Amino acid sequence: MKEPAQVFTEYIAKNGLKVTPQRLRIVEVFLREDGHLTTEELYERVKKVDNTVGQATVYRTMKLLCDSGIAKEVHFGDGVARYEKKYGSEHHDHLICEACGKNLEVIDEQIELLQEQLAARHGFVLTSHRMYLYGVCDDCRGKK
Amino acid sequence: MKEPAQVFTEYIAKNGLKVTPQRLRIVEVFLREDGHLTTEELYERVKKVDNTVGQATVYRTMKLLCDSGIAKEVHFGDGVARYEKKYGSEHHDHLICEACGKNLEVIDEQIELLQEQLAARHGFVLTSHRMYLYGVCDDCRGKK
DNA sequence: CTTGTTGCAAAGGATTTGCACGGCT
DNA sequence: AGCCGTGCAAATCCTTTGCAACAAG
Repeated sequence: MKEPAQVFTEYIAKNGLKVTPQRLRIVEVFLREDGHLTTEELYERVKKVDNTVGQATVYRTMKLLCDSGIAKEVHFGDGVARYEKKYGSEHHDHLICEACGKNLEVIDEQIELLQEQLAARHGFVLTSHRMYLYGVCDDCRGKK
Repeated sequence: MKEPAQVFTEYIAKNGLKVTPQRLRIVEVFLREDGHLTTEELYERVKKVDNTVGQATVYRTMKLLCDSGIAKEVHFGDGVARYEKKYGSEHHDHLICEACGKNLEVIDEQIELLQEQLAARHGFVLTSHRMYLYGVCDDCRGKK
């Protein structure tokens, strides 16, 4: 499988765009960090490497990353966009603790299958989906 | 089953708040309209009945409607909040056509059950969830 | 009088955009 | 020269909030 960074580079080339130092730094930070970072968080981390990079460039680059298929924008309910890795990691859904904010990536093949079937019953061919499960985790329920 | 409007009124009373003409108009418009209206759209419709109502009041009232349990905020991906009726209509998920924007409310009990089980496997007790299925509908695929 | 409500305008927060400059071809 | 990319600041969009006036108990 191709490296995500390479996928990005090829996407850039194919569209007559340019691989710039800023873009490389942002991609690098994005790929290195775990979890679901906001643009703000990515911006902070990139600045540690190069504090001349502007926030607008982070916004613009994250859009490119999404277009190229290595990133995916997710929304957890606060008004902020977050990004997670898409290329090279399987699809997953989100299980979020409403008490502590903990966020698990989960997957259930049976649900995936039923989603396809449900869509088909309505005449749809699915291209993607997003599922967010909200609840309270063990720790927050005070379970020993 | 109680009328949604009554549920709202009782919620208002229980919390030491007041039933005002503005709130009544907004609830009325919200309950009358179908679909998933944005605050802006609700505001426009309310203004036709009473053009003195302010947009801030619509925002504030929609929050009350959510708290009282008769409305639910949903996000389809553009940056705008939409509201749908919650009380008196069962829970459902969304099946959205990416080509024409058509939006179906769907439900699959088996998926609902599996979601509970999936959460339980991770030590969570679910309080709610949101599932958005994106695809292309029959019409848009050019099927006869 | 006290408490909650309202419209307005100002403020906020996140994201986008206009622009002049800079680098590469 | 011709493009694309960049940082900055200004602009936008959606939503919230401060405030003075108001209404009801």
